[in-house]
Amino acid sequence: MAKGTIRLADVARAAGVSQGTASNVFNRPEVVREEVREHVLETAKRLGYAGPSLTGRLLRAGKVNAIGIAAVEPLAYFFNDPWARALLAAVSKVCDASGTGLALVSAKDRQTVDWNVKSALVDGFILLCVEGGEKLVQLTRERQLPFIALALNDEDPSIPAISVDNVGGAVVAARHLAELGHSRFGVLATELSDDHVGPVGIAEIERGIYSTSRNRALGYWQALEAFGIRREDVPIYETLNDKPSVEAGLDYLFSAPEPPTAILAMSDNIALLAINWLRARGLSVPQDVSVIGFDGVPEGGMVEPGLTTMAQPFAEIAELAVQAVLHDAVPAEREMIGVTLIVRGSTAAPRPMGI
Amino acid sequence: MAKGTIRLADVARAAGVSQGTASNVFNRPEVVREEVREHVLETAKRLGYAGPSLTGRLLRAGKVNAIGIAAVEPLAYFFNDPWARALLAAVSKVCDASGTGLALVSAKDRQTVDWNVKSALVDGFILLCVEGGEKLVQLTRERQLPFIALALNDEDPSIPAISVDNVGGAVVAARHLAELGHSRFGVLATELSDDHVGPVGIAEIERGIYSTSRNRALGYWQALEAFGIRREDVPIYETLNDKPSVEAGLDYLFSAPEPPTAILAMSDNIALLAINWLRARGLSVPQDVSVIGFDGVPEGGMVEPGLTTMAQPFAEIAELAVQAVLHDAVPAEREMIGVTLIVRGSTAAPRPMGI
DNA sequence: CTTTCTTTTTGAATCGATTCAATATTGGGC
DNA sequence: GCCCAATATTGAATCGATTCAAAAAGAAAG
Repeated sequence: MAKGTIRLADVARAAGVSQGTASNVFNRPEVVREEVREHVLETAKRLGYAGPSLTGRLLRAGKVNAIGIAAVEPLAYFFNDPWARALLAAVSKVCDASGTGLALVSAKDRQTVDWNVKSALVDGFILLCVEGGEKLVQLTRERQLPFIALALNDEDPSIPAISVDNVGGAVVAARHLAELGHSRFGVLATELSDDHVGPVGIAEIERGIYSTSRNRALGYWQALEAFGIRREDVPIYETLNDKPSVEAGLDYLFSAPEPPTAILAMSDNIALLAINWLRARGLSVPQDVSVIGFDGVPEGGMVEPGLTTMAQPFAEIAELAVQAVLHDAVPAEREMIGVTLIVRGSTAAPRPMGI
Repeated sequence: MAKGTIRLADVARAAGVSQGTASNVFNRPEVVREEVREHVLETAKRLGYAGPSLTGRLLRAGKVNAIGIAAVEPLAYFFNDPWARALLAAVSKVCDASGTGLALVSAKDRQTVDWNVKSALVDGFILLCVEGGEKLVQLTRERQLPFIALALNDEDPSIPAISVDNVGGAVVAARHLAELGHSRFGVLATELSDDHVGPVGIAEIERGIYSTSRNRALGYWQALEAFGIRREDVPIYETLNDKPSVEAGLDYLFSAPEPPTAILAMSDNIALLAINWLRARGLSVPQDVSVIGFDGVPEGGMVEPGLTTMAQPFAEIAELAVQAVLHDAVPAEREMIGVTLIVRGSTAAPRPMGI
């Protein structure tokens, strides 16, 4: 495995041709006479030449043919988080079609992510801004490469981003449950502000720095108020999108004198955790409690009962994002993508009163 | 977003220092006097310099600080397949710790994978040889970069690889069920040879080109024969590790006059699909049928009942693989890693006869 | 045997940095 | 004021390819 240090120049010399010709053999074979070409190739093989070095080529061509996926999370996030996986699977399809590679760049602590973003060999970035989005955007800006942000919690229009219609989706989700006849709701929220978990009031929502969560809450309120349910009467619990905090949230919601018959979960991840918790408590879904999620991850369709949810069009988002980055054609205005209601088994009309 | 074409040389000139000093400002700041450093940095910022170009740096340094993960599968495989995900999550942890990036290199058709392997900017490769392994190994060899193969279906000792003890693991799996009292078994196999699905006999197993599947079958036989069960009495069905073929296999196994009370699945993926199929048929697991998997993917612990399985030590495999590739210290001999039995709820003693 | 094209091949410049031996500057001690 | 170290800075060489104008070779026509 002794890494040979054979250069194109060596091959050229050994074959008795100029370096230019040797280069052409590998890059535009049609331009060099057949017998010369064969001779050069043979010489290359004899010397154990590994083919034109990518770095040399890169230096002149300047294209890596890969896009970076960045997040302020440990690398394993990309393989474990359902939303990230669904999105990346969609991105993969687009990349496959265009022969583009995928480089995962990430790190939990900001210093490391800084270095990784600076040193990733990519033509552009797709940013997963679930957390630490501003920092990520700023770092990427410095790289001066095309990029586009997803799930950005910031409405600054100067940041190229693709967002889903969180308000509209939340309206549809809450209306779906209200139309089924529910009147006692509980909301399990994704992060609203840093370093906080627990019940949140109206003021905290309105002040929340994470616009994704804030907008989903606003959508829920808007729809429920149309059914005469006041926002003060809808308990909201802010979670960290993980098991302990979601279970704490459920403990909170179900310790109320009149526990909810419908759970509005701001992510499918939360919704799936909630369903498990409810069933472990002997509450059946959807008979005792209906649950609706948000995101539309594939797992939602594979559990029993299936998860009713607001599905993001991952394929469309991925297509837009990859094309924007690849062709440096980042949209001038923020793209806003709609979400669609998928009704499965986790929502139904509430039990008639008193039964 | 006009991509500035500012080079280090431009900054140096504008700041009135030599290129060497400018380079030092970015790479060994401690060596240049503070006021000069600040001045250079300021000039760089003023000109909109994006930092030393990676390709320039790369050309001299020759290290990319990333490893490639390659497979002959569509890119989405890395985010969808449970085994690949479990492995990659473990690899991610190791890479996180050492600040190494991860590049996903893949493609379904061989031509594309060829190009992708040739042009990936990485320091080495980890090969997921679930399919088309030989081709992948050959391509990677040509790159002359360090690499290590996982799940390799080839016993050629000249290929650096880490293998799990398939025979030993299969022995333990089958013995576990036999000790519980089972005597009627069915095997759902992973691929044995290309382009074949369906029931396979002893001869076909012994001729199978995929050594992973072959060795697991050999292990099952070995353990069962110690309990007086002859290999001819154990029906084996070769699947493609996907839902349709697994269900076809179950149809086959359970259409026998004396259907099995215990299923030996060669992957957790198969085992999980089998459990779903059985329950949909009204057969309870483990009361009616016990199921044991192989691999130890996290999903196995998250379903109800939990999946009994032979767990691969993903963390250990990942650590070995990454270190080998990163330090070009590929083991001379093939590493052989043991697997451990994890007993969960999917296996139990068979129902007493006649009940 | 020229002349005029066309096809091949050459050689030097270039991409954008890093590196290091050589040189310049600074400060301290006497 | 001089010398010696220690510290900073310079400038040219280098990494491994691609590119392209120019030169050489070959072919066809007169």
